Amino acid sequence: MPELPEVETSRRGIEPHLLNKTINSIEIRQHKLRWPVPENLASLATGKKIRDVCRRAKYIYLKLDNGCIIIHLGMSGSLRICQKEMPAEKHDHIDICVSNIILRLRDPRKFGCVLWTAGDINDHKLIRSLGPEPLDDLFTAEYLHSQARKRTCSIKSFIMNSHIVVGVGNIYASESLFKAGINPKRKAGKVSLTRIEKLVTAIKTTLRESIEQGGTTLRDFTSEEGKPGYFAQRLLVYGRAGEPCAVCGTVIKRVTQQARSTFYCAQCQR
DNA sequence: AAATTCTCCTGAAGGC
DNA sequence: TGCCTTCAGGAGAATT
Repeated sequence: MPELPEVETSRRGIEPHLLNKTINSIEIRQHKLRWPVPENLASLATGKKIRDVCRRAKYIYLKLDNGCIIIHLGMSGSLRICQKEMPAEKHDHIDICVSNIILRLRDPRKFGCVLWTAGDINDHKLIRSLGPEPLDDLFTAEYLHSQARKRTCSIKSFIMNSHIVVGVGNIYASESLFKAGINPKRKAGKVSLTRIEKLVTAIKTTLRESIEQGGTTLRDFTSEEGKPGYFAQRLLVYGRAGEPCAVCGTVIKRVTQQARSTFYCAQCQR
């Protein structure tokens, strides 16, 4: 399940293969993703040079002279760099062919998307209302604390809200709250500035560490070369219900919040 | 406005 | 062995 570190790992992996290359063709085998893949995507992008390979939140976009191809990996999406003769397998929905290689999107669950925007990426409907990047200097404890004021939702769903801050998915939310010693069920507005400071630091360090490890592979994530990420072995609470807490030995709990699993240590997290 | 629920989809895992 | 059920989950849309 790609979260920000996995998306960034993918972006870094594909970038050197694509930068300043011309798109020769695009093959769409499956239009039915989260939103329909634009019918005219190939005609818009063919012959255009890829000027940049960027990420905003969990979106990757290829910047061309006349617009951007926006890609989201959803739950089960992955990007691979393939040789031209490599046949497409099941769930390989889209090929973007560039010089002698193919950027291939595979997405068994079809929660991802491939879209086009002719305008400024930051004006796009899906991008414009997003909160700050977690690794950006704009994401500070003061910012998060001011946003949390009067909020009654849980601190976990608060940090997973992409209008507040992007890129904190289910895994890293649990991990960051553990590191910060905050109970996931606590109301967002009831967390002190001091503890919000710990949380912001925890979010940044957790995401940075995971990017260094090439992301977390739980089920189907692999890099553009098909390699798994190694952060999973560093997870402290996620997926560890029933196991002892690494810090205090108390059995780690699993609860459901907003129909998502949350893992935490009731002793360490208050 | 804020918070919660619904929805898309398929593979994996567990039960019998 | 194999069929059936349940679950996971990003995030926008719909609903309360």
